[in-house]
Amino acid sequence: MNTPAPRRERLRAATIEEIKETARAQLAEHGLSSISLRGVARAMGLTPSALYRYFDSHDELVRELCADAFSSLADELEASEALTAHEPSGARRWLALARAYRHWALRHQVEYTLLFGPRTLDVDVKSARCGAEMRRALAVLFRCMADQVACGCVDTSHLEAQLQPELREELVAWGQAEGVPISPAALAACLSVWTSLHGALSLELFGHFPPQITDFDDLYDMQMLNVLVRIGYQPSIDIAAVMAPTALPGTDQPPITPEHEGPAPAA
Amino acid sequence: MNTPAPRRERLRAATIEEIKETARAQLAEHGLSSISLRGVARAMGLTPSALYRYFDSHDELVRELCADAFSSLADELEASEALTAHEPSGARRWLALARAYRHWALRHQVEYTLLFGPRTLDVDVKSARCGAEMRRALAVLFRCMADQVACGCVDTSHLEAQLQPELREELVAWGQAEGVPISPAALAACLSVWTSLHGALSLELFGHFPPQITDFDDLYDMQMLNVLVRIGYQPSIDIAAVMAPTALPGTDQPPITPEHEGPAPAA
DNA sequence: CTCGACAGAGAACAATGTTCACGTACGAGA
DNA sequence: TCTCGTACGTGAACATTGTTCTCTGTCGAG
Repeated sequence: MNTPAPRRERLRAATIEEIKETARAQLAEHGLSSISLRGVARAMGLTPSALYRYFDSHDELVRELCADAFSSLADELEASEALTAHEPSGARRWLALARAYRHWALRHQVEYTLLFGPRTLDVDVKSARCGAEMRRALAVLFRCMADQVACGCVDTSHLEAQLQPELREELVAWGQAEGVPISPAALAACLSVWTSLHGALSLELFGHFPPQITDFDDLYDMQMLNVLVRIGYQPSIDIAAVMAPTALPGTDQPPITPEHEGPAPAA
Repeated sequence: MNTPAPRRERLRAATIEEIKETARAQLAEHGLSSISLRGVARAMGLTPSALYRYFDSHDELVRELCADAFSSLADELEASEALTAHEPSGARRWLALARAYRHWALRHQVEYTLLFGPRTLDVDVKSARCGAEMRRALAVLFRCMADQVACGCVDTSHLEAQLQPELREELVAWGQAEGVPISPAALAACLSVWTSLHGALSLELFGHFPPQITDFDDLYDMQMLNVLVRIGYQPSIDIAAVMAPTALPGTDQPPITPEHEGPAPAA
């Protein structure tokens, strides 16, 4: 009796989920640009037109996948945040977070290009939900930085001095819009960090690094720790000790193979 | 008589150029993913099949465009290098180069996503020429860094200390393959710098920055100077003075509008 | 002047997203 | 229990894409 109307709606939700699941499989197999509606329909034993009962268009399906992917990334980051909440070393907390980010990206390569590749469709909007989930993911990164600043680990005074007035104002506006109690300099630091992180991942995932370089793990760790120092991390970092995997829960998983099953972007 | 056979070949070359030109126009107008062979043929008053006399496939046309774009980028960077050869301040030389990079990217947004977006086709190979032109572009960046190290402006000793042995070896191998007389630590510095540069541009161009931020010029300059410091730039940098546009030839052009004509990737 | 290579036309095939008109089965209200 | 509307799904169709044939001119070299 608790499902008076829902009965039908449940089936509908299940179908929607199956469609997205199938689309994700297609995506993982034939790479981006092969999320063909007809392909999905074929794999599900449906007629192409049937899918239009659930998604207004091909683009909307992609948007939905995008939002799911962002949500999954945010979950992963929040999980890492929770796992390392008691870790005293700020550098370690940050490294764990950065690793979690990369870990997700490696397990969801195609989704990553979907999220951070060129904005092919609808440019900015992308179904409010998409933006919301993205901000949720970024918020974890911001909290991490804000904590470091708050506890005195990171000194952003030199960044503060460098800020041009206009940019400073925009950062303030952004902070207010986001509702984060964080100084503009700290926000600039966040952007720097995010920029490096995204640059490293995007070069690695899109295959732009020279073929001789294969030890991306160390390169990534090194860059992520260096950027932390760059934004004003004060304690000296014993690279080897911090990079040692033992004390970083959630990041010493088995070697990452770009298999593409698993729980996937579960809500 | 200097054109015994060439007569025909000249026409052929002209046609090829016209095809690429038309494709570039399509690209600039309807964004990526709309380099349709049929569209190009239509715009040229040709039959689709006629294009196959000049390009084996749609992908090959795109590859050719890619190589041209890389070549154009490399030209721009080399031009900046030449223009600032006599500039004494290393920071200024670097900033000019970074600005030239961004300047090109802003004027060739779609090409940029073609170059640095997800490797959609043929993954790595992409017609030797493509890789060669890319390395030519990167080489300018390397020379800039190598110069700074050579003249003692940049001290990479702390990077050297951080290098894990495996990574160090790979960097050495890469340097040898590239034929650049540059230490592994300096190469790591190059990678860091390139990572930040690419991260910043890719976030900006693909529209991932929050809408409140619009002053990308200052943000970019700031990040590019900071990353220089991070890799070990020793002289103190007077941000305001270095960022002043007057002394940076080739970068104080009129405001950049993403118009998309101009000489384009002339060979 | 003749022949061959090349440029281009035009039809055709497979595959895509999308729409429309048509059935059909399920669940809610009588 | 019966009926009816709504949502689901089919099948055919259209426009578009890349790609491959076969055929026909036309230009240049011998």
